[in-house]
Amino acid sequence: METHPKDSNRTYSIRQLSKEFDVTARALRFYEDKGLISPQRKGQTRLYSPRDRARLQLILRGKRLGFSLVEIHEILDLYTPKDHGAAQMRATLHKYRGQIETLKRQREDIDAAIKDMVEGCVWLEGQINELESETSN
Amino acid sequence: METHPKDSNRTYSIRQLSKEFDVTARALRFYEDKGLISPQRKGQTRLYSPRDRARLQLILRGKRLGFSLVEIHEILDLYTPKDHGAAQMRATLHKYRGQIETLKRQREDIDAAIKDMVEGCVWLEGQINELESETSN
DNA sequence: ACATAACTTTACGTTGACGTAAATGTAAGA
DNA sequence: TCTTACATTTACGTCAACGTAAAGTTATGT
Repeated sequence: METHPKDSNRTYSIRQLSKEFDVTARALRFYEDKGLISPQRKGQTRLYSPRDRARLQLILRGKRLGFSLVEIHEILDLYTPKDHGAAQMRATLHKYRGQIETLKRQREDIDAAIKDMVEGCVWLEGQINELESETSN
Repeated sequence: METHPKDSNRTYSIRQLSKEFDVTARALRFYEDKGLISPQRKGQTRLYSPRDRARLQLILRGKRLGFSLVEIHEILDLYTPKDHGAAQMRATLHKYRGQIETLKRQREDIDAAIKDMVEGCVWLEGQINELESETSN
């Protein structure tokens, strides 16, 4: 067993990743161009590690949440542990907290939107029931 | 009292709205161009009603959640009550439910992101405390 | 050996969401 | 009446996030 099932050393081709997450290879190269991801090279071709794969997941989650690639880049920076002085670490901590606040505000927006939609849904169901009871009279 | 405090007949100028919500007048005209909002006119100039204001709030919430203007347009359609047959109403109901599902998925993303950030935060705080206890030795 | 498939880079094209400049209109105050 | 402030339309500019076409390289099967 050269490469056993759950090997953290396995790699993915650009097509594998693009198919798995339903993004184009062009997009993956674009993200690399923007410094969001940096796969190894075997010659010219890209080899994505499981860590690269995880980063891609974070990128796509950021996109689903409406963040720009620049914002996603900053968020990814928070995931990649730097090892510097206490001052820098405090600054990073500040960014973490800011990000958490941003996300919490976003969740309030979502909860409000869900509430609206559920209410509209209930109202519509009522209307439909009215129509049905009319026809049955 | 011609126009008492909480008059639902009051109007807003384009500047008032743009200042209140911190968007440019250009953006408001653009949204109008895309059919997202349709203020009355007094001659040439736009007069926004409280309902227009509410629509704008919905637009901006949609933007914060990362929806495109086209998507926001569809969402706004759900808010504006149409009065047609049961078949159409069922179709609308279906859209409501789809939108709710979309929003719920988005909330899962947010919750996951918040969890990540909080964990990173806690870890960082630990690191900082370590550094501090070292210097106090 | 040769086609085929999958990879690469380079570079120009496209779409969405506005920004910005130009030319013009209108209402209020000095 | 003249200026100042805010409004309008028209039209071209811009930036992000890729799409797409062209031209070439590498691995793999027959």
